[in-house]
Amino acid sequence: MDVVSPELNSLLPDEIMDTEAIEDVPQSQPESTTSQSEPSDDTSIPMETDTPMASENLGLCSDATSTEHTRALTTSTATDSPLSISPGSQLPISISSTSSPILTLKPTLATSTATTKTTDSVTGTSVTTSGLQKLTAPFTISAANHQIILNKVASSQATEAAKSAGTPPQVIKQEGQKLLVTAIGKSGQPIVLQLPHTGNKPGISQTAADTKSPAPQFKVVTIGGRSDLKPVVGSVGNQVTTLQAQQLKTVQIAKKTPASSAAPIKFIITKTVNSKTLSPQTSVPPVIAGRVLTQSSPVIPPRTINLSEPHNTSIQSLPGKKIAISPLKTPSKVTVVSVASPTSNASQKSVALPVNVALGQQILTVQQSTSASPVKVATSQSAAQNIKPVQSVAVGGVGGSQFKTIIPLATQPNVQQIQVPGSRFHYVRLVTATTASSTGQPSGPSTSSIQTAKPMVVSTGAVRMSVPIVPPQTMKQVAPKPLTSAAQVVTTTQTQQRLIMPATPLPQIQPNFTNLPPGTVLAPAPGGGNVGYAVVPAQYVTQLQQSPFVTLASSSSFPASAGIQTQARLPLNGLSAAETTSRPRKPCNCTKSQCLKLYCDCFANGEFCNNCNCNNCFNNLEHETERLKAIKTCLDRNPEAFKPKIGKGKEGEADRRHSKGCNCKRSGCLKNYCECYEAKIMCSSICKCIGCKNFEESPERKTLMHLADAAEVRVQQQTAAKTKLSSQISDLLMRTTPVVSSGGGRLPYTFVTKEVLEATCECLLEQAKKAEQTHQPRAEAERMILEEFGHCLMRIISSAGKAKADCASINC
DNA sequence: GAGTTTGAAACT
DNA sequence: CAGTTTCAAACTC
Repeated sequence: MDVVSPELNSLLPDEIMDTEAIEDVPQSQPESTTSQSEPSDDTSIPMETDTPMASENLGLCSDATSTEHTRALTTSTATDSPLSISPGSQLPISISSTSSPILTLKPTLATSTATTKTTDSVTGTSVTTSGLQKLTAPFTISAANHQIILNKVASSQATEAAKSAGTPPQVIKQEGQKLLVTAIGKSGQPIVLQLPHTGNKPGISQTAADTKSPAPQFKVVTIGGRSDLKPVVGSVGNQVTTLQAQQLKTVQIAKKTPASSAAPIKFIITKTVNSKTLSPQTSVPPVIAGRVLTQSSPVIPPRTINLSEPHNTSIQSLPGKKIAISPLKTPSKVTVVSVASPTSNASQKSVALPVNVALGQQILTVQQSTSASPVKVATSQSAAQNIKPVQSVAVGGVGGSQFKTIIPLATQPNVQQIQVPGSRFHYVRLVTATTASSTGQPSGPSTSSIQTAKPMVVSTGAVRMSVPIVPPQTMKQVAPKPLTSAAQVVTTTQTQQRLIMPATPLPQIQPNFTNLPPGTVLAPAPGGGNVGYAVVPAQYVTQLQQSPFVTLASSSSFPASAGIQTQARLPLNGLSAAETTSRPRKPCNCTKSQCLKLYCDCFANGEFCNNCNCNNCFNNLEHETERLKAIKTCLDRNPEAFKPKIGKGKEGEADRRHSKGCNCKRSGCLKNYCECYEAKIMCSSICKCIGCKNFEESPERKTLMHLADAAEVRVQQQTAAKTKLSSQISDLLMRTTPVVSSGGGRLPYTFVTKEVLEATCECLLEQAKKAEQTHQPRAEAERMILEEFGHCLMRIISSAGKAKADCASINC
């Protein structure tokens, strides 16, 4: 079964946690394409943002008073009811906390016949649709005309803005769009609500994308607390949510709440927008990006909130899944790779696949829960259509469980990179497995795809980041390394699928997401043994992305592959990727640090040791636990330990400078001991060096530069000379290569024997003597010699040709 | 290649 | 935060 459709995954990174988009989206035109700012430098990215809980456009209304207002909204029929959530499976929405926000969803569709039942409950609002899920969160969802009104009662922990003034209830109009609402609350149970695409309605402006493609648009709203964020598991019937790949605009409204405290509420609203436009991004400090990967067929009756299941998709295996989330040392690429979870009878079971991105916890989580009980889910027709050729990645699981990740081979790969500016980490989004995926065959024609990278905003608890998604074309292949360490296999016996980021707090890496060290295996979320996180070096990811078909691991363990640890070519010390790519990193020689301290360049650069000369190296996947610990230690000591020391200049390399400055005392900053000099930058005011000569006007520096340039020129010349000589030799060998063939072939060089050469030289000398005796001028003498040389050559050639002819005749 | 120098990282 | 130690790379011979 498909846990997540490729399209959905592709969309996942987009605009996650875009809270600003909420405000920017006009109510009249919710699907209006608000251009999202391109990923910018880390400097430009607000590191921390307190997002108001409620935005006007979203109609999120946070009430300052933390009254627990509980309302249960129940939709009776799965088919016709606007809310098609089947009651059979009830998912408590964790939104309900001490401060329980009220979320009101009002589908305003006039044609909706479904009965919406709202009940006040002390415990919290529960929304039951189609018998699938029960939303226990204190919010009300009323569907009318595709409008969802989220009324949230501001929790005590709501953002300051929310606290300061209760925001009026905000209405989200999902005209002609599908609305996905995911609530993740204290209980860690996300709620996914999908409003089926109702088709064009009068008065509803359709986006260009809508007109072009029937693909429904979605808005995904995720509500949940970061700390308590947990995958929806469950008891609830399997719900496969596939996200319409085309256009998502994700708006996240999150509250930054203490992990320990209850009632963390975050809203992530993903809104479909024009596929090629980027929506403005707003990030809320606690970054929890939840996405419901839900795709519903256009056929589905309007006003229905569906937990859709992609048909034809079955997860074949993979109870446990290990996901390698690999950090990239380059400026922050994060790719979330979702691993499909195995489900039996996937086709008949609904799978709830909440996708959670908890940046605050530095984890992206894609979860899929499956239940034995078949759940009837509105199957999105488009989902099946969107199924594309996939790549399968098998990730080793514990207990013999196997994970397989299907990565679409199509232009819209399920593996995407997320770049976090200023961060070296690289995350991979794993693709969920589909039935066809196991075979690598697309179950159906793919109708929609996002082929172009889209910037993504990832906001962590303290950081908001624009995360550009690397276009599929740039994806590289990952050579999987054997995952033998327990840390890597975050095992789980269950069939859940979770990838991206852990919803639960990860103590291992508390520093903000951007500081996440390269290469880290994230431990499974507490309580949930099914989830595994692994942060691996960026090169893994890049390689993986290039790989058409990658098997990360099989049932028990990854096959040991020698080339797994290929070092990433990442920007180092401010150098561009191209620069670093051109020159391979030097192998380290660590002996005592186990390559788990910043002494080790590999470790410091977020790379696994590969082809190094180190002893007792722990900087590899086999020692991921230790490595993770070391990373944490380093980050505790210096949260920016893994950030590039050389910051980007504003206008080119001239402005590059060392982040901390050097402390040289004896080298004059003119040797590679000096980090500034090594990075080919001049010392700055922040340097504390003594006797610095590494400044612009320094004569010593200029001299060194000239010498260095001269040396470089010499090296280049030598290289060129060698190349030329080599080619000449090669050419000569080619010409003299004996060729015995009938007609037209080269003459055998064997005719140029020593005797022939001696004879030729004698002839030439004789000619020279003759010229000397006759007192010929020098020019004439040279001419005579050359002429004689020509005669000699002619005779040699003649003899060789004659011999060749004889040979050929004999052979015949 | 061995030994020395150097400065960042780690430690106290 | 400052001083000291540790460490591995850079450098010298």
